[in-house]
Parts: sequence; structure tokens; C-alpha cells
Amino acid sequence: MGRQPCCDKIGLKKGPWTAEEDKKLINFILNNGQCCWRALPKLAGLLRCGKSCRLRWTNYLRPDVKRGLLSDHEEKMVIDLHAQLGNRWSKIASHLPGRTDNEIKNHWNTHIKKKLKKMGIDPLTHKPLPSTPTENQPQQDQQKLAAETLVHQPLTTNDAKKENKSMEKGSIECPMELVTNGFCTDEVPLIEPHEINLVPNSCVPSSSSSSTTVTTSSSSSISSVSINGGNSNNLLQDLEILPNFDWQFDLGFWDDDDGFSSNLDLLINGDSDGNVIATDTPLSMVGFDQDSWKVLELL
DNA sequence: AAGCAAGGCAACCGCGGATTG
DNA sequence: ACAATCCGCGGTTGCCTTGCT
Repeated sequence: MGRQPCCDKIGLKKGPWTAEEDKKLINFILNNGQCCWRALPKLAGLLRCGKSCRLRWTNYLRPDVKRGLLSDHEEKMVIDLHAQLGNRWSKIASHLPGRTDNEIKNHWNTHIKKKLKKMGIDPLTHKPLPSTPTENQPQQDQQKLAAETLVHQPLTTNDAKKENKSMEKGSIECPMELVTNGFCTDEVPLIEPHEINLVPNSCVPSSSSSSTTVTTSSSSSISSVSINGGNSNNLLQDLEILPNFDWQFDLGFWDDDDGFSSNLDLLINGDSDGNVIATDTPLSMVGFDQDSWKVLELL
């Protein structure tokens, strides 16, 4: 027996949303919050099914949704996260504030897939595509680079589910050697570990995004970095007493010339000695020295 | 300018997990 | 314990736009 449709489709509108419908949906949610989606269309005076309303709101109308093309940095994050998580678009989207799973999925299918193929990388496995004997050397070099840089294996559906469970318990056991820089280092600011000046008050719950200024290497024009706490254990002093910590940063890079230039989510897992054992983003991506960088030298 | 193809993206569909009665 | 329902996710579709001939 098949599942019943989510709503009675008779008399319900489908297809593109009109400005009038958008207005009704926005007004209703702003006034009443997101109540049960099934009841919402009737209450809001819309001839849509609840599912359609939810999709429209989460993918398009939500105030915090970021519009426009993904930046280079966001694209790199998507590639790296996809290598770790596979097609779990919602998980990937959760690392990119303001981006929706649908948007990332579309961008992956229309842009990134092609780019990777062009680079000789299989977008499914993130491994070099099988090369033919007639291929020229530059492509082989690219594939070699790809093999060196994109070593994460996407999870199978089952693996992903298993991994997801353990992730929720905060027990990622990803060997550090798997966290490899897949990107051009000249595209990111180089910040030495000792140059980061974190004060406990600078890491507060993510809802209030405070920032702290740090000095940077002279080779970079980046002048400041904001660091926001992410998870429930987001007071820095907790790190000192929490073995096997799980810490998430939202790093924002400001450029003196251009204003805000990019941001980066960074999830760090540490062992009982306070050493970094895994990150969801290559530390080298932001110029950190993963060998000497021990929990921001806070211990 | 017209016709066609390809690309891009919003929206839909169906499945599966979670929740509720 | 079970069925019904809800919600979220990922895959897919189809329309609109853009570029090429």
C-alpha cells in the first residue's frame, strides 16, 4: 500500500509562486511563526499544499537565505564536505550559513560536477577518473594533484547513516592524515597559530556573533578574523576541562580593501590530551599549522 | 529575427524516519 | 505494538533564460 499524498491535491495550485502568494506566506509566518505546515496554507489563505509552502519558505523566502552564486570559498567547502558526507545536502548546507540544501544540490549538479570532471576528478568518488593512454601529461598531473588533495571518500548511504549517528554523539574519529588541503594556499590568508589572540569572551553562543581582532601575517592583507562559538560547549574555558571536545568555529575573514571577503565553518574534534584529531575543514586551508596548533594553544 | 539546444534553477515527487494517538 | 500522520530529505522534472546557428 502506497503512502497517502501529503495533502488533498484537488483545487490546490502548483507551479511557480506569485508575489501575492509569497506575501501571504511571509506575513503569516512573520506573525505566527512556523506552525504545522499542513495547517498553514488554510490559515494563511493559500491554495497550496503545506509541503509546497515549507519548500518555498525554506528555499526562497526565509529572511536569512543568501541569494546569488556561491563564492569560491563556499564552493570549495561544498566539495570538501561532499567528499566527507556524500550527497547529504542538508548536512552540507548546515555548514554554509544562509545556503539551502536545494541551492547547494543545484550548484553541485550544474557547476561543480562539471568542474571536477574537467579536472579529471570523479565527482562521485572524488578520485581521479580513469585516464586513457593518449591523455597528455598536464591532465595526468592534475589527476595526481586531485588524488593528493581529494582523499576523502564519500560515504555510502548506510555508512552515512552510521556516521551521522556517531556525529550526533560527537564522536568523529577521522584520522588527521585524511584532513588534507585540497585548495590553493594562495587563495587563503596565512595566519600563524601564535598570531591568533583568542579571549574567552570572544566565543559566545553563536546567536550573538561577537568578534575579536587578531594580528595576521604580513603576507596577507587580511586584517581581522572573527571567531564565533558554535555548539553547546562554546565557552572557551570549557575546552580546558573537556576531554574529547567538539568545537565549531565560524571564521570570518575581513579584507582591508574589500570589506568582508569570506567566512568558514570549522568543526574541530580533539582527543583527551587536547590535540586536534579531526576537522571538517582542512586546517591548512586557513593557514594553520596542524602540527603545532594544539587547541589554539589554550591548554 | 527565428529556431533550437543547453544551462540553470525553482518546484514537485516519493521515500523514510520521527512522532502521535 | 501498530497504524496514521507529519516532516525533512534527496532525486527528478519542467519551465525559463541564455547562447549559438
